[in-house]
Amino acid sequence: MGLDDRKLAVLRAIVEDYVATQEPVGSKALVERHQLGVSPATVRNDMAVLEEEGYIRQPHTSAGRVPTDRGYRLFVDRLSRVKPLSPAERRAIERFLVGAVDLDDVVHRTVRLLAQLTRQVAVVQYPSLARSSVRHLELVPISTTRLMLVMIADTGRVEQRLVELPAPIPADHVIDLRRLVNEKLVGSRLSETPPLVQALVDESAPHLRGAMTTLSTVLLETLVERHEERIALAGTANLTRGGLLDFQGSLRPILEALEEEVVLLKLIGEAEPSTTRVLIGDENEVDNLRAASVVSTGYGPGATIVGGLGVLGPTRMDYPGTIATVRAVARYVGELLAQN
Amino acid sequence: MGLDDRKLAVLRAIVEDYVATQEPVGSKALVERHQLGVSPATVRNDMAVLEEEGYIRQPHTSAGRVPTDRGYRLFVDRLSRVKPLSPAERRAIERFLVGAVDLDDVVHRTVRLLAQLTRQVAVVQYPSLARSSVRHLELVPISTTRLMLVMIADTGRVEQRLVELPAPIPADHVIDLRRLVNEKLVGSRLSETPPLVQALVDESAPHLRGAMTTLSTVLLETLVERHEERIALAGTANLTRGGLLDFQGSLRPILEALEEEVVLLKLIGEAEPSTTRVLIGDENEVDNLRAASVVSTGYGPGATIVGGLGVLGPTRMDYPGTIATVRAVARYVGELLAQN
DNA sequence: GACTGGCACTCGCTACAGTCGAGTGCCAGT
DNA sequence: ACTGGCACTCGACTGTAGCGAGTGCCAGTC
Repeated sequence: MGLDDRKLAVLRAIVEDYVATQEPVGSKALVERHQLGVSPATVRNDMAVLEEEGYIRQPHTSAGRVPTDRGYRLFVDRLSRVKPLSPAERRAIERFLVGAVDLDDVVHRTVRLLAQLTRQVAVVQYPSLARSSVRHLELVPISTTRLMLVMIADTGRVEQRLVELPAPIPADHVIDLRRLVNEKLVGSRLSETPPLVQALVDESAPHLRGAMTTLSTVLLETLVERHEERIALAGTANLTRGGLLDFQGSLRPILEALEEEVVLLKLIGEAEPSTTRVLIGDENEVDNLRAASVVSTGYGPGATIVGGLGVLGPTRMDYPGTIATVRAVARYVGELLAQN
Repeated sequence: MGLDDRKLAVLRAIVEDYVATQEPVGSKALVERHQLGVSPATVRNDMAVLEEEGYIRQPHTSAGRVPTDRGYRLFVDRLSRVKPLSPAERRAIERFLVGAVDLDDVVHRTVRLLAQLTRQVAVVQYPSLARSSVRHLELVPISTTRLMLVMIADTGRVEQRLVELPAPIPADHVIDLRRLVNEKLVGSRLSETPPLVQALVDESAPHLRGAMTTLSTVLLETLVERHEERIALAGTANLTRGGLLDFQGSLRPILEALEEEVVLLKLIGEAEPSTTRVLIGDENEVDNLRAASVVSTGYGPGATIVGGLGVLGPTRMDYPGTIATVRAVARYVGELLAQN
């Protein structure tokens, strides 16, 4: 049960070497590359204990040891410090993100940057509508029975949706509608809109009642229920690094999982303030991702969180480096959003 | 040089069998499964000719034959009829696309549908801005020095962009601006806007001149120069079907190519009216895709083309089926767009 | 002249045996 | 508590052999 300091050092060494070389590491190689101050035989005894406790395992007899998910967990929790970023990385981040012109642009650049720096699959959630508030609503007449509803959120997100009216509507009524919805909804958080929208319908003048009813339906559908979350993905080619050793030979399940927005949201969308979450292999609830690890965190202007971002890679990943990069990128993006 | 009918029949049989089994096909198996009316020895002679002409090849001595890119080309051009869709497929298409509520929604559903039906990687280009015209421009004040420019195109696309003004601007000036740009630009094709935008600047009243100048820059940048094209992708997991035999063992180059929007646009963006384009292996200009084939076509309401869509898969693909599906989906999407 | 049956040949695939060596577990000794 | 030594395991690699699918070629037939 009790793991003394040296056993922990051995575990750390195993993790570091395995991550670096991708090959099972043996006792002899270990004492050669790390200053453990003991002989291979001693290390072997320690390894036997570590294996018994489930932190490492042998792929087969007469091979070296490989960390288990549990071993990585211990490593991440107690044996590693977050690596400071190299100046080159800092510069890369800044260079990459200045000049972004658009929310789309920011998200796009961010996800590419993350993929490039970590050399893994990067995922960035657009600022969540649930955490945004309404800045402006615009109604653009397309025909007499059709309006385009455009919502601009304070996070920069813009959503649009076609509204099919039950009856033709004159231009000045559209203006009335626009004024009403803006008066009532601007400034409110989207998660709180449903009662406000209901009130709008109830209070609206008879000549607007019909249009307002359909409008409200669309509003609720688009902004609250529907695919309110958007996600950007990049770096899937990085899955093929490390040959076919990672992911036990098949990318299939991983690629499948990455196509499901719901899954991605689960991975990075449940960010808590200023925490970096690390999910290692089995800890992952999605079966298809049992062979992968996810490092994710929240981002947003200032201290508030408006969305999540992170990377996905093999359990055999450089956790300290990845965690540092993910955090740094999230911080920069937050600053960028704060400026707008 | 001259390939008589039987030799062509042999080639067709080889392609069909190889596509179905994924294994090099030999002379004996061939006569067993197809009614060629001749003996294996004769077929062998034919195969020797076909090989000499470069239509098939042997992976190694004492293996069966496999079609070359040139062989597939001949097959597609002269030896195959487009398969009619099964009723089930027809129904799937209809079921999948009704209920789409939004351009985003349409594109999203389409790309998934294509991926599912063809079991390959699907690519759908959003209606090209270059082929759209302006339906409405909206200017929403964000602060005194910031406007959100929202452009709605007749194809349903909505683009937005932040405009950073050189000096604070009063609310009624924004209204003037909005009126001016709409008067001038609504109805014009985006590819023709640059001179119109320039005229706007030249003709604008002095008090609007400054704002109009920056606005025009942004307009041109966003709508004409910048990433005006958008693309949706789905079904990357399908690349892993057929083990690692397709794509000569490495998905890497394919996945890399799929991350480049420019590449994807080249693949499906150069659609010509009512043509289905088939690019087989080597014919592809993108080096990374030399082991893949692309089937693409244009789509749009009525006879006009507003964008492209298609699929990418191994050269060893079911061309007749894929071509049929791609065409059918494009036609349905066109009808859907025509309704809006 | 076109097709066919027969035959020798090629060569990848699989199975099997043997060797090597990395790495281990255990134990007696300090 | 640590160490050196030793026997043991087992995967990786090598070489050999047999099998069989598939071919190319040739002589023979219609």
